[in-house]
Amino acid sequence: MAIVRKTKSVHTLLEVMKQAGEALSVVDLVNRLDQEMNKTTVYRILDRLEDEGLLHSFQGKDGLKWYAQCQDCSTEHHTDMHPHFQCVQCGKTTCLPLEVTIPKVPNVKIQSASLLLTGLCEECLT
Amino acid sequence: MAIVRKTKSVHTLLEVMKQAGEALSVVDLVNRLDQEMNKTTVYRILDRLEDEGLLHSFQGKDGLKWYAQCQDCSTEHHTDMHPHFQCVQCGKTTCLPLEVTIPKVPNVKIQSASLLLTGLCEECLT
DNA sequence: CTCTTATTGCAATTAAGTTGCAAAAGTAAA
DNA sequence: TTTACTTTTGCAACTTAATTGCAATAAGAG
Ligand SMILES: [Mn+2]
Ligand SMILES: [Mn+2]
Ligand SMILES: [Zn+2]
Ligand SMILES: [Zn+2]
Repeated sequence: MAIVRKTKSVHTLLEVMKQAGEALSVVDLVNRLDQEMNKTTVYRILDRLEDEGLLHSFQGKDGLKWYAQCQDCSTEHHTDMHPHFQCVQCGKTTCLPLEVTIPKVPNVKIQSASLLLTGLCEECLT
Repeated sequence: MAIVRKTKSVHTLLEVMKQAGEALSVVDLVNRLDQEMNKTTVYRILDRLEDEGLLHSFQGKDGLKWYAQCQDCSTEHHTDMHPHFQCVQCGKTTCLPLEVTIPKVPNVKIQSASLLLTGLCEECLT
């Protein structure tokens, strides 16, 4: 297995994720980190951090890739199988700490499930 | 409302969808119809057929857009809210005729839910 | 410090999807 | 069938997310 170095760039990126507190799209991250590191570096670090179990990713409603912090994952245990919510108006995207009920499907072996809910967030509702 | 003409291209595309019987990615469709019509035309026809309620679309696991035939939709009634399954090995992608249980999320208004299951299909299992 | 390996920046590339515009095809009335 | 009008199509150019190759740089072990 490859060693994963905690470089300055890695620290910076993780700090941004922590500050945000919610999910961020890669596009957003690339913009936010424009002064700190190269676009390619953002993609590569996100990839490594996901392998390491510090972040998890999912596809947003527009096909963009999003990342969020994991609660309790590691290289061996990737247990972040929760649904996500994306506001159609403001774009705010969050992890939902809910159990996802995987339906039984005959004759196939389900390996993972991704559930994306879209609608209006609390702020956009009022 | 705009008139939607059943042109030769539309007929050809619908025929391909019918023959396939299962979901097809736009990329796949563009390739299959390469001799019959332009890429842009494929995108535009799919768009119209979705508006019309003859097809529905969803995002595959790799962010590609997929289309499948609707069972009972129309311009007014878009009631195709079922989950989809995508085989990680052969790519075969199908509609699952199952009720999707939308979890209750406090303080937000859920408008739609998309559930994508991935794993191994029947053929790839054996 | 020195060596080795992982990481990074940069420019080029890939590929899905979109857009503007002129030409072609469909529809209905004359 | 012709005419007039509207929708659809092809084509080329464009946009943008994501990837790749390679040389330069930074991290860490000893
Ligand atoms: Mn999450
Ligand atoms: Mn379907
Ligand atoms: Zn919102
Ligand atoms: Zn398969």
